[in-house]
Amino acid sequence: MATNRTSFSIHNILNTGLDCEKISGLSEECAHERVHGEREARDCSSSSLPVNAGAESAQRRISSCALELDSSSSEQHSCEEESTGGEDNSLEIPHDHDTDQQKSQSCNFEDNNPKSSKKRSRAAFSHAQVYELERRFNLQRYLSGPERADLAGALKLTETQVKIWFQNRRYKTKRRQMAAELATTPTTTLAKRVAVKVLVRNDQRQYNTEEQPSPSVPPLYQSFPYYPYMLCFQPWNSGNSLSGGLY
DNA sequence: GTGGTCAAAGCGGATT
DNA sequence: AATCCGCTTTGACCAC
Repeated sequence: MATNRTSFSIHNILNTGLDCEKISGLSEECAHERVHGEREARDCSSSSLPVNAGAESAQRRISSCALELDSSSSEQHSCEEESTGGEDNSLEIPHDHDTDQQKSQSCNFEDNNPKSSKKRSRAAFSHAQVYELERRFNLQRYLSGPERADLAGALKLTETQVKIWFQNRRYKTKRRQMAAELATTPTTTLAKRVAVKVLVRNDQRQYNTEEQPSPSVPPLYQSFPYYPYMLCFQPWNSGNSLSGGLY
């Protein structure tokens, strides 16, 4: 495992770098997150709405529009497992009274009887948390144990949450890349039609005797440059840092 | 109502 | 045996 750690200050990011556009190197998913943020900002800006009417869902996600530092909606989900403590966290996450409802909402299924009430929580990470996760993901796609612990502590998340997030994120990237490659791949290479000359029809020879029936049947590899199941495989091109595993 | 997205759980395989 | 991973499925949420 890689032990070199990239030093970064979450303060810097959270205070100055919340705008995805200002940071180069972030993936398109960051833009996606930005869309989310814009949408939520839009929802929040339209404060004419009563807090309860429809804004409940917006609150459930992240209610801090002015500064997306409020990760209180997600730190509570650490109730499921070990707490990283995080006394040295540079990320100050105030305990918001709004999240008490979310706490009970997301954690009640595990407190009492995990089997009877099989309700799963749907933790919505704050923009700050997602931003930092995304930023870290762009730096390295795999985290070592200490790195994960550091990041989890800094973001007030559990190590499991960070681990799962990275797993999902890796697979999400892979899916999108495969979809993009599939979209750019000409359909002719996927299912190629080969014009075959009819040699015999109704027991009638369809070619002249001097015209040799072409023995040069296109080889299988030629008509099918790729096995169909090869589409399932990654190209493993090193152009991007996809295969930057730290195994 | 439907489809998409996301976090989390579950499963099997690989590695140590 | 423990841990992590990729991948799939599940459940909650949201937009249309």
